[in-house]
Amino acid sequence: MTDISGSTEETILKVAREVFMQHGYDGTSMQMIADAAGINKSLLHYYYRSKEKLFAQIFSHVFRQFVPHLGEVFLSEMPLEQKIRVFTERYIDVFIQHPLIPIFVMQELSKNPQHLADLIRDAGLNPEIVKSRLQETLEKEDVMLKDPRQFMVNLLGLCIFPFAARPLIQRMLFDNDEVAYDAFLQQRKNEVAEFIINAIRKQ
Amino acid sequence: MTDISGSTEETILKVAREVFMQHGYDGTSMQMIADAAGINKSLLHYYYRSKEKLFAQIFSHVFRQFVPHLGEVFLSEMPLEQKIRVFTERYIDVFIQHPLIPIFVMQELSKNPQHLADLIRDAGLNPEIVKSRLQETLEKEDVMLKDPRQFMVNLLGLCIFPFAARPLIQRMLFDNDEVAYDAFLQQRKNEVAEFIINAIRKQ
DNA sequence: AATCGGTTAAACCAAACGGTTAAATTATCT
DNA sequence: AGATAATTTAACCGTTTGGTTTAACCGATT
Repeated sequence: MTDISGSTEETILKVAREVFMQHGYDGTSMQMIADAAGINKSLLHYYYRSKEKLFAQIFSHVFRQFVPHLGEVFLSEMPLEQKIRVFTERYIDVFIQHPLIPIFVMQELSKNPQHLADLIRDAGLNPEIVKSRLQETLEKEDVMLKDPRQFMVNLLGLCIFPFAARPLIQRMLFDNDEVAYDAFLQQRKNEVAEFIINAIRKQ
Repeated sequence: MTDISGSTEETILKVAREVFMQHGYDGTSMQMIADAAGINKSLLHYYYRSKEKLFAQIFSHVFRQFVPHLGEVFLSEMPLEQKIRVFTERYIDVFIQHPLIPIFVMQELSKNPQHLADLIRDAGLNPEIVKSRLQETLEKEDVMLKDPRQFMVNLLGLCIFPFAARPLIQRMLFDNDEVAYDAFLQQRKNEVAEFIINAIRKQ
């Protein structure tokens, strides 16, 4: 038994989440999950009828864990600079606590983008509204970068990439020193915000 | 037969590369590759003794295809601004031509980072030298950003992220319009360079 | 005509896969 | 005590996996 607290049903969900995130859908077998949870394979099907159903539930939950921040921050009434600072701080913190999310989500979405529309809707995010509100802001504050989509991709890329490419970057630039890389990620919460604010400031 | 030009041995390599990149190691079976190449499964083992060996060869080749650019540009004698412009242009072009590389490499490296040191060495890249040379440049040109590692991650993230997260971004910000997203990627070759140059300019 | 490498077909292997079933056991609650 | 739910055990299903083997076939070379 990996976990004694919480019901078995929840334990399965928690353990399956870890296994799926580390090995992906294809790389995970029901037996692996059962072993990791210290239970029998039959019990997995007893609670969640199939591998696909179990995975769908987990993926949807992971998705909801990081998508909504986008709307929350950029629909608020802060000035642009503050939005940038708050967002990078919050977003990078989410990934520091759940470092496997980026690569997991991108990996599975690239193989299986069909249900993406549903996932976004279920996460309670309306990209159109966020986009148009962001565009207003960019025009009102008279910054360098006018295209809200380029802005968004820059912001997300700077936050997410160091987690998705961690093995490569950590080896190439940090001599595989995990502690140093963790510190580097902490630094980035300020670094990214300042970088973006500088980049879009007119002069 | 998918391809009539070139030897069967090369055809296998080419086809296997596509299949592996699209479905990942775990998501690919030898039968899938044989079918895609229009040959018999036995022939795969005739040329490449095992799935692992075939994959290793392909992965190493893909790796060599995008890593060396880093050194080539940043060890050259251009001024920093030009390095940034040349690099973003070249790097984004590589991924426009091979859009599956980023997610494929990050996915497989996250599951299997053991041989990464060998891969980097075989690609003929010495990260230490690149890093120290870049640091000199950043100091000499007196820019805002002094840490070559933050600079590198920013640069790579801005170039690579829109390819790795394409399904998500395309759906969220482009209403799933592929043509529009392709145009967006072309735009980024300039956009990213100007963004970075602005961000590190002192004022 | 004989040889040789490339190629196919088909059968086969042991192992693992997702999934099901039935029965027994244990724990929980009324 | 009896009923109900959770859990285990183990066997089983059909399918697929990576991989091997054997025999035959084909086209070109010698």
